[in-house]
Amino acid sequence: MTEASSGAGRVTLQRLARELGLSTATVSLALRDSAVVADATRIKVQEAARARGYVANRGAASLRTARTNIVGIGLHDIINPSFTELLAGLEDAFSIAGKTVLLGVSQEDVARQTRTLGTLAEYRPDAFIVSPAANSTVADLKALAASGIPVVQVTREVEGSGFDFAGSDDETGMGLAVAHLVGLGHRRIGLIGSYPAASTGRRRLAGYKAGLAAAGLPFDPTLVTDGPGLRDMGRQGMARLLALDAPPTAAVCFNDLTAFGALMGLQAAGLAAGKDFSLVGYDDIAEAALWHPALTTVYTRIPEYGPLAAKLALARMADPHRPVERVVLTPQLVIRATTGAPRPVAPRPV
Amino acid sequence: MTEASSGAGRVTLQRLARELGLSTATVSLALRDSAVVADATRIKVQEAARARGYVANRGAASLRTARTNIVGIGLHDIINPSFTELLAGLEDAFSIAGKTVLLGVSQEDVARQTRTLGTLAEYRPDAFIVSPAANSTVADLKALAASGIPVVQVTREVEGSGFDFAGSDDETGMGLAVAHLVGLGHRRIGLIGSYPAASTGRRRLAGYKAGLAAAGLPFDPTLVTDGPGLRDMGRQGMARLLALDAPPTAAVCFNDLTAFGALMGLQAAGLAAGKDFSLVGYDDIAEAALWHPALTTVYTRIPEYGPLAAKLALARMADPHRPVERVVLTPQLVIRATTGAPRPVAPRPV
DNA sequence: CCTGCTTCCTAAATCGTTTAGCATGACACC
DNA sequence: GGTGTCATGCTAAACGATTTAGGAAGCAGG
Repeated sequence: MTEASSGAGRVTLQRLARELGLSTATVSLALRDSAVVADATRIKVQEAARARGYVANRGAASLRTARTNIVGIGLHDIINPSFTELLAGLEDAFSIAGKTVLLGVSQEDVARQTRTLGTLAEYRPDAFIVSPAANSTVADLKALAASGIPVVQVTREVEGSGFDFAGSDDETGMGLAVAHLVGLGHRRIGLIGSYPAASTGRRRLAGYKAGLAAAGLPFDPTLVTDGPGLRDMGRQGMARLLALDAPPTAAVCFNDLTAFGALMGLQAAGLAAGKDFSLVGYDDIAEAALWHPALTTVYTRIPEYGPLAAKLALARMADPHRPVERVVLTPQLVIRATTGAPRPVAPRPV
Repeated sequence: MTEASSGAGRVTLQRLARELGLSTATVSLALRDSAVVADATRIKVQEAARARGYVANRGAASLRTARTNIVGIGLHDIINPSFTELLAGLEDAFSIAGKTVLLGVSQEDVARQTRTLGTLAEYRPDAFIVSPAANSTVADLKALAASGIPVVQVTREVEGSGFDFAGSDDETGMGLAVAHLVGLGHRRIGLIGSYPAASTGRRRLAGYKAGLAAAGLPFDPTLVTDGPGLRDMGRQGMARLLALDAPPTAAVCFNDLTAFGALMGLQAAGLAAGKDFSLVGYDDIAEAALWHPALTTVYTRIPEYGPLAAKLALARMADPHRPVERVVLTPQLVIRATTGAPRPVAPRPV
């Protein structure tokens, strides 16, 4: 009257050992190809294991070895294609290294992040990969630090946390975008999606300011719109910029999603991107190249993050005492069709 | 000279108990708010736990309780936005139910899927959510079935596997798309992205055929292009259709990603979607509405899948003997700008 | 003083592995 | 035959929690 699989309960190492007339030690060693067990025995054990459908219980093994082969990944969001790509890269890289991913999503909510990371910690991952929720502080990550488990921050970082970091040089990237627009002749350049709640947002804002300064242009706060990097926000931000008395002739965006929204805003105002108004995105997700018109944007080399962060994590697992490492990739400007020289006279919507 | 956190090693239940002068039994019960322990004791224990930074070891607990609160999620892909959305929905729903997600991605590779699911199984998840890789057979999932762990298939299914299933009525959905095109006056309608390796592909093909038959139109295999649902494939498929002696005037696509590629193919041929050629996507991912021109597509109600699959899984955990349940959502046609009446004369590219 | 009942807590078994250290037997060597 | 060396496999103690059966203490009632 038992559930699936004949016999009572699951097949464990002990049962296997009893049935084979061996000790659990020998069976355990045999299954892991230890050289200390005779070939004949090893083969016999492995065959029996396969035949009986033995599946090791890693929880039990981890209890003994203090290694779970789990990596806890805590992301602030996975819907944005750039973070999906990050997650996919991480999963792939860790999978190759024999680690399995335990996933937690904070949805930009610090309280939820605390809860989620706490839960992940209970599974004793060998390492954490974290992209902190907006407004996270060092204190919010203190519990992680106290756990003694290696932590690698990816994309975003909490300054002063003292963890390894893999990300992109946001300041330089945004500087490239602004310089490109300046080179085309633009003098009033907006920023859609200032997002100081995240380190990426702060640095992109800094890059924007630096870019203006390098061109001798003044920083005008009214040309900056706030909000997280979502489509809606891009659209609203663009609407606000266009409604100004002296609207900008171009804008850089916090990310590509924002840019897509901004493009809709342009379209709604009857303006053509690349002609009436120039727009630069950020990230270079797959859709950017396919969009119509194709989006000029800054490539942050997202596909490299996953493997990179995984490498950092594996290195720290191997040597917890190695110096903190920060890998900052240099982004690249990708010029497509949404940027061009400004119209002689600044456009005003009717 | 020890690592972080004072004292030797981590703080365990036993240590906590010793320091408090209590037994581990009492501490364990107190931490879980058992009514059997005095209020004063309970509070004292919980405060001490917090103060000492105690983090329960779920691996150890699971060993005893045979419950891990882990859900193994094996997806064939997570890059496609529709599956990202699925994953996000699953994570959210399970997180609310107190379950944590252990992730595995097969990348459409059956061998990799076998490996991945095998690894996930070693962590003894309370349930599996699976979207099987293309060409998976019942045999490929037999190991899962034998494990005695509840399995819920989502989106795709392996016929005859006998697992619960949450998905969309693909046949009806594709029928809607074809009927819409027929209603606009189209008589030669292609299918870009026949994908018989997956149940979704087979059913969408069936729906395509049924739609044609319902309109009294013949099925012409040359109007069908093969391949997985990726952008490149859509572009190539469209190129092939347009190169035919008698090209179709419209086409349905396996999914939105394919449709985006197909739109590029149209553009490359100098044709305007919705005017020179009508195109219908499938899924209705966020980009579909924002694309230019906005994509007519079939909404498969993806956001509902995650919570739905989670519900099925939780129900089966609660009662492993309940009858197998298949929930099939009815999709909806979303008419936007890529479809219209056919041109009097079939277009030919130069 | 005994019995019976609460209330609060403990001892000990248990889950399924890993691993340090020891036992055994075979064989060779002197 | 005593001794040393190997190869092989076993014993037993962890790992860190949960849980069941039961014990000690206090108190009431006879």
